[in-house]
Amino acid sequence: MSNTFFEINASNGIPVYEQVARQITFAVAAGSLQPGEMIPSVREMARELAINPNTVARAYRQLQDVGVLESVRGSGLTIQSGAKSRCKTMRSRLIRERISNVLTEARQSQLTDNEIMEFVQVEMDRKHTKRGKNDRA
Amino acid sequence: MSNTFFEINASNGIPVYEQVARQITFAVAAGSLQPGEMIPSVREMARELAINPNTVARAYRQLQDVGVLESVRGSGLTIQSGAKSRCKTMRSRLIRERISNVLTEARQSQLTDNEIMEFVQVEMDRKHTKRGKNDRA
Amino acid sequence: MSNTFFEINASNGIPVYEQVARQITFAVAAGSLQPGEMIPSVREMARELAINPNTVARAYRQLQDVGVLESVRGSGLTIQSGAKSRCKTMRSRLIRERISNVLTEARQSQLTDNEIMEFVQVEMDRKHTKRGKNDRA
Amino acid sequence: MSNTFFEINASNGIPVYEQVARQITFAVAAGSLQPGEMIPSVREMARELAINPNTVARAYRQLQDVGVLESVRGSGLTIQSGAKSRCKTMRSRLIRERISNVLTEARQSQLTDNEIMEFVQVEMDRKHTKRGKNDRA
DNA sequence: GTGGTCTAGACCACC
DNA sequence: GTGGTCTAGACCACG
Repeated sequence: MSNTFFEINASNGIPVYEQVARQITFAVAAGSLQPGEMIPSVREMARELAINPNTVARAYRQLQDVGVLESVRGSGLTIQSGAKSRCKTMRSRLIRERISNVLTEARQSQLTDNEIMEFVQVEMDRKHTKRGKNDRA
Repeated sequence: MSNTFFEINASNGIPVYEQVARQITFAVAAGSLQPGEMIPSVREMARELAINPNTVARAYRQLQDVGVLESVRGSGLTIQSGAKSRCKTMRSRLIRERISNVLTEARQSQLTDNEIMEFVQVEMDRKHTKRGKNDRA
Repeated sequence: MSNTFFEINASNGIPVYEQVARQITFAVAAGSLQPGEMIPSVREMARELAINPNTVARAYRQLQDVGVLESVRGSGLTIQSGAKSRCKTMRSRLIRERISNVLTEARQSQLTDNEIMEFVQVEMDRKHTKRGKNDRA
Repeated sequence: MSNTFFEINASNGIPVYEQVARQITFAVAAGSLQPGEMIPSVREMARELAINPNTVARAYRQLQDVGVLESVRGSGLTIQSGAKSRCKTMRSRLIRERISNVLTEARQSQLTDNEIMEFVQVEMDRKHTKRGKNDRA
């Protein structure tokens, strides 16, 4: 597995362990990680991402709780068999939730729908051309 | 001044003082609060929102730091003269930043642009009909 | 009496009543205000400076306490007879005290004596040419 | 790091949190604190200075706002990489501002330039011999 | 009455 | 362990 789908941002307000958990979820949903496959050990992942092993462990634990990962005695953690569809559902829910929140605040700020959609279009286009940086959520 | 523009949500992760600061910024940007006008005293605002005066004070202090509010010794706080345009700029920046972050994560999750825009449209429409509630981000 | 020696700065951290008291003291020390002379009434002074009468009253009261002003029954306040020398002493003390404080902080910041004296010279010269504005102390 | 550069004076009118912030700024400017280095934790600093942790936290927060400190999640606060030059600029500005204010008042008091410079020299010399204490500004 | 500062103590999330 | 937030209450200076 390449870790191309990981972009840990230590200063954007979102807990690191949650970023890890989410991105693994997304990777499973997208098929980059296949059910049955093993994921890197806690300490390996920690080393790659240059973060604290406890943080990785916490993300893995959370993913076990929601049925994405499964521990295989003595060997490590694997993607659960039914995980893909579950991850797709979670992905939709997570993304829609965030979209909803942002739109709520945007309308609350008394921007018009047109102005909001304009912003969405502009940002969408920008991401096609250059790699955007993301700060605080 | 009516306090219709305030919706403090104690459990959405965003610090209360920041919610207060943001919504005042938005109100100034939208013209609901006019430059020169005085804003409710720390104690009064705290009473209305049922939060601690220190929390309000912190929001007000932050708004002074960025040049939105101005302290008038012994009398209270007023909206600075040039605040409106500054608030509009800040509003755009804040909202666009959030939009950008969400879109970044959405694309990173390997949803297609069409799927993302579909979500945006759906959520946008939902907000036209019913008052959406937002939980955690 | 012309009020040319007054420059109330509402936003420099120094209490307004103290600015008033100090500047009257300085005016007496410099001879702009003569012993025996009456000073403007509280409300007149307040009107001229566009500040609260209570603030002026407080400054006057303080000046009575230190023996600069003297109340004349039914007519107002006058400069006490021995006030001039006393004001000169106070002036020296006040100014030296402030100079001392600034130099203390400057040396504490680990600027060299040369750098500090350089700053002093530059600022001194600037005040010869243009009218300098003073912000926070 | 030794805390030799700290002298909190609870009764000189300057807020304690600002004294803390300033002296840290000066220490960074002077190189006593190096970029990348961690500064004592809020609680530790509070203990050393015998003040409330919240007061220290406020100073640290302010230093984050101006880009001197940087928060490292769960571990502490470090001096930002570009902080040194920024602190030097701030130091010059702060000191010059104070010098300017004092000179403005001194000239306004109608002392001659010679008298003022005399005071400066005297105070400067005094600080070479004995440790001067400063009371109220 | 106003804002500003400081203290004290609790709770939380993160590492 | 760390910082961050929030509450509560006191005191002060100013008008």
